[in-house]
Amino acid sequence: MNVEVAVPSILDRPLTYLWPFDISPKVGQLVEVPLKNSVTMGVIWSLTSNPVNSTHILKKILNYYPLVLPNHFIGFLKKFAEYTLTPLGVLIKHVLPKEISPPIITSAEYVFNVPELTHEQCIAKDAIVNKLGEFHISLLDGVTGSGKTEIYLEASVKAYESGKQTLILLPEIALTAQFRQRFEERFGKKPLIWHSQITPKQRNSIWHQAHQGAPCIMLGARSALLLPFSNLGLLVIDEEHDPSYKQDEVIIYHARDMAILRAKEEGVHAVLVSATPSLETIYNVKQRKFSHLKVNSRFGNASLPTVNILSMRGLKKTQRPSQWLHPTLFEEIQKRIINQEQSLLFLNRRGYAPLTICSDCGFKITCAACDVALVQHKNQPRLHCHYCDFTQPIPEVCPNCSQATLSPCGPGVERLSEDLASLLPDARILSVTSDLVNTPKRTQEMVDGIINNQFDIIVATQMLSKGYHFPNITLVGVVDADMGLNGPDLRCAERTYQQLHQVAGRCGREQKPGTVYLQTYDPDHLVIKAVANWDQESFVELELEDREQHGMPPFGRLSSFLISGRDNTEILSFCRKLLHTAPKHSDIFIMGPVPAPLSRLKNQFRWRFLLKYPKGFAIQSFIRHWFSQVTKPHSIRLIVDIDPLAFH
DNA sequence: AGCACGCCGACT
DNA sequence: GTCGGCGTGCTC
Repeated sequence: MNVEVAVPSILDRPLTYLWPFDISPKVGQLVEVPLKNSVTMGVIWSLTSNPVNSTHILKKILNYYPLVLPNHFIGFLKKFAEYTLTPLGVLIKHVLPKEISPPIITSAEYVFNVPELTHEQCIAKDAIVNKLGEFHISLLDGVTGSGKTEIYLEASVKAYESGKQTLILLPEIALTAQFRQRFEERFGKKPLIWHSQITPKQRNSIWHQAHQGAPCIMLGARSALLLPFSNLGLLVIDEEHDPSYKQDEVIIYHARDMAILRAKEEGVHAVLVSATPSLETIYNVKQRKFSHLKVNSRFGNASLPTVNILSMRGLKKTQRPSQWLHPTLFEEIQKRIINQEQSLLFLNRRGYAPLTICSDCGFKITCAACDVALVQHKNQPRLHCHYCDFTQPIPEVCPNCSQATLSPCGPGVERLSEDLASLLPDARILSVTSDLVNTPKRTQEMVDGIINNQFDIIVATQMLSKGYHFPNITLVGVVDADMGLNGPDLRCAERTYQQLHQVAGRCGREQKPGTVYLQTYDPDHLVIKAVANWDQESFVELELEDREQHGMPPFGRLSSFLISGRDNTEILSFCRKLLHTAPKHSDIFIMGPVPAPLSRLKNQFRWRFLLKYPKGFAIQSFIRHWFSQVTKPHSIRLIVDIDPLAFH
């Protein structure tokens, strides 16, 4: 008999092979098949084989494993590939294990150190547990520090006790030592962990544990969604609003959306967790598709920090202690030093200065391969491209006019630290950026140093805005709260709101109350005011209204194409061909081609299309039909992104 | 004639 | 993705 086998390649369909064995094949069974001139693992995709060209000689399946992927998992993969337009073979490549190991069923033995939950926490936990065995989606929503983690950990204990597996998805940044420690304190055992950097041995072991189905609680980055759990009982997506859930390489998908899809296929409860939920999720709550579990009070009655707006508008240079600091923020930092408390300053710019300009002729030093300015670093004195990693020494004279008039423009973390060091020579200042803190060891040193009060001032990029708990930080200053408000991106207001809200939650987490200062040139901006008033609701209302008016998500839908290649003329003529062959449909609005905001990257020119259409429109078949009419030159790359988050 | 290189299409 | 087939064009 013939069977259809999904193989790891770029094919978007399974291939037909001969099943030469006496026993019957099963859908989901792993097999070894010849492909081209080698042997590869594959998955039996279906038994009803398509009619094959009779001149074609089918190859035989070489071997089969006693290992069958669960039906609901196969169903999930089919829908995943169909929705995201990922070629089946590419998806399968990320699903197959590297090797098949003998059974290693190890039921995790946890020691439960049961925490005291507040009444409010108990209600939320029970609401999750009551719907463990069915498809349901809940939003678990509450301010930072309200103990949301305790709630879902407790719910996963209940799932474990009823013999089920729990997968807790975390944004990559949150898989830090602090979260693991918390887990270990709670369960007396290291958690099972899955992310892109675990060893091949661990990878294989976790894969098989997921498949064998012994009850467990697993922490994973977004790619854990492609593990073959056979006994899933609960799916948690912590920090569901976090943009790092969107993978935009190779397989382009949003882990939150695919988690919901998986929960539906498997009939399990998915819990989305966030203090600042995405507008998509809030909208689904309003539509009553998701139920809403809200915890209002901060744990231990810690109060929310006071958030103050500092207008930089019209503030003269002579009034500023440093070019980048408001006098009030500087005074507050000094007070904290006297009180032996810590200050945390956020500036989302690595390096010393984001720009190097000739003050005589205006020449700006840019990357030779990308359409961006080179960033000046002083730690290792070089100019650095943050997109392609190109570096060069800082030139002595302007490459354009040969005058010695090059000057750094704007602040980075290094420069702000330097300024503070000269203003406060006795203060102990720590800079935290991905250039300086880039190994687990350095991360641990950084965390320990802050917790042990070895620093008075911490100047950090966004990398410190999530997942950390520093008890002695009582002051947070956002140096440039407007950054990110003027991006080319429909979600920049939403993202800025979420980031500022999360950043504000970094202080006042224990007895000492926290204070936050936002430096801004736009003190009346809706987002800035909403953050200052902890007024999420009015921000959400106004932003939703705006999205609805323009038919934008979560009301309408978007998809985007990114077309890139070495030859700009060739790309443009291909784009025109695409535009002219677009199927006509009154529901779809096609924008483009336009140069991408980052119009050249690593010597590749980049153009974009944006498609807008109503919810429920079958965009996948529309795109498939469209692309079948055009042949793409080999030298051009075309990437389709269904529901894009970013537009660079 | 013999071979290197790059483009293109197929993979059951 | 990866491999092989084939056309182009260069060298011996």
